[in-house]
Amino acid sequence: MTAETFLLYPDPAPADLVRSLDFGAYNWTAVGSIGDAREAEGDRGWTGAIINTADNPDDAWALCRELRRRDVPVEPLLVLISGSQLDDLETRNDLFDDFMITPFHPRELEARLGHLLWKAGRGVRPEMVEHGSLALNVETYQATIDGRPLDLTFMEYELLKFLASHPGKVFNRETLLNRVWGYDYYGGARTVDVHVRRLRAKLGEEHASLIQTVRSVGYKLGQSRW
Amino acid sequence: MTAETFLLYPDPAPADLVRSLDFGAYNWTAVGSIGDAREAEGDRGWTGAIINTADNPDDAWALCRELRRRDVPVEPLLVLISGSQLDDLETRNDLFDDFMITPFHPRELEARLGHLLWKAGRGVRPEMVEHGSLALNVETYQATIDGRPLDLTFMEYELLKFLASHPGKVFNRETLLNRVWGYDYYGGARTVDVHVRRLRAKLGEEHASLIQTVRSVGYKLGQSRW
DNA sequence: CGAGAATGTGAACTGCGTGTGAACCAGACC
DNA sequence: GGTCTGGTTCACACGCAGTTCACATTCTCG
Repeated sequence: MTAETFLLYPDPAPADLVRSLDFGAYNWTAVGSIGDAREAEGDRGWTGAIINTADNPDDAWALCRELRRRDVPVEPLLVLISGSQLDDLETRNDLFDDFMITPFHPRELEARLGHLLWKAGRGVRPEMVEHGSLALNVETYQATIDGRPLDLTFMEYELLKFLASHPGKVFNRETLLNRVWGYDYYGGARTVDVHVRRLRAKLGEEHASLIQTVRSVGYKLGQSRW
Repeated sequence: MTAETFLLYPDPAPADLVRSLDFGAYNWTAVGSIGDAREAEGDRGWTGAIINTADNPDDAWALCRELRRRDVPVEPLLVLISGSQLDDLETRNDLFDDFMITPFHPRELEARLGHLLWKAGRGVRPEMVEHGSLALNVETYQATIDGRPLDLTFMEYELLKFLASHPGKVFNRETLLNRVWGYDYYGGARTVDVHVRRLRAKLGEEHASLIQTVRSVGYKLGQSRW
C-alpha cells in the first residue's frame, strides 16, 4: 500500500535531484524542517533520506542527527555536499552512510542509491517464509503483504505461517489443530474457521482469497496447480 | 608493529591517487595482478584496497572478487571508476564498499577513506553496542540514551546489551534466561518480566517502547524495518 | 428448486499472559 | 550486627486473544 518513499531536504529539493529521482521512479517527499519531516512521515517510515547540506548546513546536520537518534534509525542516509564543505564530514561520520559531491552526475546518484539499498536489503538476511507478496519474518514475528505490515496475533501468525509453509496443500481442520495448536489440543473445529476469517480480514479484500476454502475438506493457501 | 597498508591496483597506481595517499600519510602497496597481491600481502593482511577499474576492468573486478571471496574479506574496498563505467557497478554491488568517480578531488578521497575506516572501526570493535539513541559501552559498562546516562544494574545491563545486539529479533523467556543469565540458570521466567519492566522504567517514558512485548512469545528490542 | 450440510459472520464469554507493586533473600560494605 | 543494593519470587489486577455459540449465508445434490 504505502510505497517506499525517500525523505528529501530541503524543500523545495534541488531540481537536478528531483529530476534524477523521478527518472529512476523513486518516490520522494521533500521537507523543510525536522517538524515537517515528522508530519510528512505519518506511520509509514522512510525508505531512506537524501539530505542536501548546501543551503543550510546546520539545520541539515541537525536533521541527520534527529533521523539517526531514533529508536529505528533512518537508513540509508545520503548526504549531498559541496566540495568546499568536505571537511564537515570528518566529525560527522556517524550521521550518514554515504555522501555525494554536488553538482553530481545523475548516474552517480543512481549508482549510490542502488548500492545503499542493496546493502540495506542484505544486512543479515533474516529467516523468511514468503509466498507471493506475503512475507513472514520468523525472527521478528512480523508479517507483511505488498509491503504493508500486518498486525497479527500469535495464533493468527502461527496459522498463516503454517499454511504459507505448505502453499497449495489442503489441510483439514483436525490437522491444522494438531500442527498449529499442538497435538495435545482439544477444542472445537470451528476455532479454525474463525481464525481463518480474521486472517482474511487482515489480509484485506484484495488478498482475502489467498486462503482458500476447500469445501468438505479444509483450507489451503494459494492456488494448487492442476 | 606492521603498519596499516592499503592495496592498490594497478601497478603503477594512478599518480593523483598516490599523491593523495602520500599526502594523507597512508601506507600503500601497488600490485599489477592477483598473484602479485598475494605475494605482496605476506601475512600482514590489508587495511583495505583501492582498485582502479579504468585501464583493465575485467582484471580489476576479478581482483575485487578474489579479495572478497576470502574467509576474511578485505575491507574496506574502494573502487575508482570512470563516469562512463558507472553501469558496471549495478551488477557488482557485492564486490565493493564504496566507489569514486575519476578524476576525483583529493579531499573526496580523504573523506571517503575516513568514512570507510570509521565504519570499519565500528564493525571490528564490539566495544560499543548502539541502536538509535541507545549506546552501550561494553568496556566501561556504561549506557546512555539520548546522551543521558542510564544507571543500570549488572543484569539490567546484560539483558539490554543482549537485546540490543540482536535488534528486532524476538526472544522467548527461556532463551533469554539461557543466553543472558547463563545455561545453568534455573529460575522462574517471570524474572525476565521484572527486569524488562525496570529497564523500561529507566529508559524513560519516551523510550520505554524500545523493548517490545510480543505476546505469547517474548521480548524484542526495536522494530525491524522492511 | 428446495433441503440439508458446510461455511461465514457477529458477538459474547473466558482464561491466559503480562504489568505492577511489594515482599523476600542473599551478599557486600561499613 | 545493621544497612544497603540488587536479584528473585509472589500476589493480584487487567486486558486482549482465543474460544465458543447462535444465526446468516452459500453451496451441493437430488
